[in-house]
Amino acid sequence: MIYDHKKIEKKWQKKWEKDGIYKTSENKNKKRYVLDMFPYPSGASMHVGHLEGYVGTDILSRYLRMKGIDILHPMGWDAFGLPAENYAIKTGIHPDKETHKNILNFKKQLMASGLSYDWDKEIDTSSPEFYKWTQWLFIKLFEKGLAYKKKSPVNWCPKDETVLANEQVEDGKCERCDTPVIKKDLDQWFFKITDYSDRLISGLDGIDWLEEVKTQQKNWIGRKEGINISYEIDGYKDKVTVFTTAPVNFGATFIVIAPEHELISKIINGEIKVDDLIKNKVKKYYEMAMSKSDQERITEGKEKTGEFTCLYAINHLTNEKLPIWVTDFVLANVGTGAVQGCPGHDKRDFQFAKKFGLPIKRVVVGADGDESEIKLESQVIEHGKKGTFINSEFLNGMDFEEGLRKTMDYFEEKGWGKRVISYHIRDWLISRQRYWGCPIPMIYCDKCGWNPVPESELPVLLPTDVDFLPHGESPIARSTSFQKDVVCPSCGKPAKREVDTMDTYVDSSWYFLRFCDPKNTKEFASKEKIIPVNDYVGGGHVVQHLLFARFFWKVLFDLGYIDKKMGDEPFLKLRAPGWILGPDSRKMSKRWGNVITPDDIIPKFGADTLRVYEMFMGPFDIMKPWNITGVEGAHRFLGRVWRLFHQTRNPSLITDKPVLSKMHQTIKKVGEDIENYKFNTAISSLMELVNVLSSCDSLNIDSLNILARLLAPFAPHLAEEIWHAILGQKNSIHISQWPTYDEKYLKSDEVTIVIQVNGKLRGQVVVDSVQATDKETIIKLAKTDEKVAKWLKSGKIKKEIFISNKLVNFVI
RNA sequence: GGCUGGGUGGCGGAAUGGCAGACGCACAGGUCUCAAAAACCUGUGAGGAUAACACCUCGUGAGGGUUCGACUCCCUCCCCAGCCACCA
Repeated sequence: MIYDHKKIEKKWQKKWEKDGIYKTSENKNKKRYVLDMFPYPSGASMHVGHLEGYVGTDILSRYLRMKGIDILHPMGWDAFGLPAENYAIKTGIHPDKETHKNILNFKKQLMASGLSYDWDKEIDTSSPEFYKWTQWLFIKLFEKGLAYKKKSPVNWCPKDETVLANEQVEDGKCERCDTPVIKKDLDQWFFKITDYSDRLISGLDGIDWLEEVKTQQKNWIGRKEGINISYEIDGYKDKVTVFTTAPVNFGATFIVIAPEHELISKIINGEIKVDDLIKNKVKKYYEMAMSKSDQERITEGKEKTGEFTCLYAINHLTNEKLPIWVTDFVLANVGTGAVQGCPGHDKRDFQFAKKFGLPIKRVVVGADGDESEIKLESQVIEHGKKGTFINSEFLNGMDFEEGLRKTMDYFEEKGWGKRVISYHIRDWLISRQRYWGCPIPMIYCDKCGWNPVPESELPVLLPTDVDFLPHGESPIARSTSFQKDVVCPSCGKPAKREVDTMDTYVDSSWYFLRFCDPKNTKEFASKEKIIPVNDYVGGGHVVQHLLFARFFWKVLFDLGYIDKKMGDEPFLKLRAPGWILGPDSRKMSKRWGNVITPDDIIPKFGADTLRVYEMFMGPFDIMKPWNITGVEGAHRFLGRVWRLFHQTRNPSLITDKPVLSKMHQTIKKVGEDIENYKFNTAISSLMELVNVLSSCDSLNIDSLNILARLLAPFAPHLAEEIWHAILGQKNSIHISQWPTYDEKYLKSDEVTIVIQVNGKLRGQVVVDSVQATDKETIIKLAKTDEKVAKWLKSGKIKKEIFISNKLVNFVI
């Protein structure tokens, strides 16, 4: 009989769907939540790389299901987003129509791959049933004071008159028309994620994520302990406060402030009176800096620029005057937007001092002992390096780190400074001046200000009477139906709706909660049904998504919408599948013409082959190049399995002892490997087992029964077919019991003991498993081994090492 | 520049202190065939040795260390990948 994957796979996919064998049971005691990061249904077809993670979680889910554990394993669509809107601008096709066409296509591909999702739980973030609750969530945050509106600069394309997302800015230019992007101040909604900074760091300790991803989260939050130091400005009432983690104050010779700093606006608007010539120069510098994009500020940034403000601060320790300069290498949103320049001990400060002829003082000697004047950048000893203070009065002779601590103590004592913690993370800007997103459920009234739409009126539906062309504001602003009869929820007078939509990250950062209870019309999800995700699989590099999702969980947890027993973190384990590269070892891309899709593989080889190959390629989480001969190898393996089951041979009642032990070892290994995401070695051990069974003259039916079930998570269609056609079973193999192993069969009767002389392999003895643990017998045997004896002749044995069941090592 | 991974045959990889190269790919030889494909069998780290075996030496990026024993642990260095980056 020929292995006709086409017929088999179609047949079983239909049957599984009809019988609903992957439905989640509502037994909440044993539930385990296995989740893929849900996809954006783009117009481009899915490629084999997307499937890597989905197949991994599918194998895990099928395995757990067979172990009798109730699994929640759903799939849905991150359906709002820019590509569909841009497509609509180009073609006039409504994003809703295009998106749903893509969803159907994606779903078809997932089903053709034999993935065992519970499609009853399918969600779509662009459906009103879903985004009603996105709006509800917004209102909860608003009520808690965690959502607020503030003026903030956005990327702005002057030609297209539109706001651009960061991803739409390439090299400081608009991706559509190549016009340089500028910053524009707009009133925008923010979520106060910064309130949760410390908990977002500490929560990482208790969860099973890759170290790399945890570090990325920590870096993004960027917690730093330092000190804010305030300086009087000579001759003026104003003060300037700098933030530093390394107060090398005996070496401070100037202060630099960001162009956006309030001192600069005060100079420009005349609040701080300075010489007109200086004022004009500062103004010119400010305008120049503002006209540059972030991109330009960074790329040009190696060359320091700046302008002297003519103001001076007074160094508390030395009473020397510190000139205050404006420069764009100081970033307004880091620390206080002002930095003290210590050119001897910071490379950027050194470059700045060198360029503008400011004094450079050495106050620390590094490991090289060089005490000379600092003239070269290479002599700069930065914070973090080993060093000892000099030229610093009470700090002299002190270790670098300790001296900094002492300085902070001293400054706090004197009231000149205060220790602070600075974070890199900013509040989350969620306003988008775009159409294809979730409307922000807020109403503005001239008298009452911003008020949320009453819960009973949710959802605020996306209007359909809009064109999609960008005009410098949300396309929704031009809808007439959207603002019709809107009244202030507080005073009842005519009012206006917010026309911006939410960042699609908002949808995709709470969707996993909705999967717990997707059909609930009364709540976003019932408290009884919400559980954290046990296994979350997808790109680990999605730093923001993970932070936002953790933030939402913590907020809802604090508000009492999540059972305290469920804990403070939403994703208990996170694994990231590695990229699958094209056959040319480059990232799969239309540009290189190296994209492989499931449709290229499934018709010819079948979904089972595709699944087995993808999992066998290498470790789950690393980058792997596609190799078509490898696919053929996987197909050959399944063909061998097929023939093994179809071969006629003498059925035996008892299985050989060595075969039996291989069998039980494999049951153990495959199970453990699946739980540890080591699918590649699980498959290789299955291959070994198949090789062993293929060479047996007679096979007992139990062995075949076990083998079929071990294969089921990897090659679900083939296993199902064999289960019914050969093994005569009635119910699906995927709801059968996972085989158990027996400890007593794990060890084979015969054990090979390795014999080493001076750590080198010189022979081996085969003994039974009882003898293998007996030191004296083994050593006696080892010495009589002809080859070993030869090596032992040349000297006296100094030491005999015996490792039970494994080896003997003679040291001579 | 910072952080985090990683470096093992012709290739993907296995082994986390105990026989390095499991499993697969590729390649070579063979069986079947008029022939080919498919399938099956055998071999396959490098070098030496042999009529053939036996056998020996070297070998996990480089160098050093710990250990009876190191791909695995420690130190120094080199290289590659990913993420972040004028973050004070």
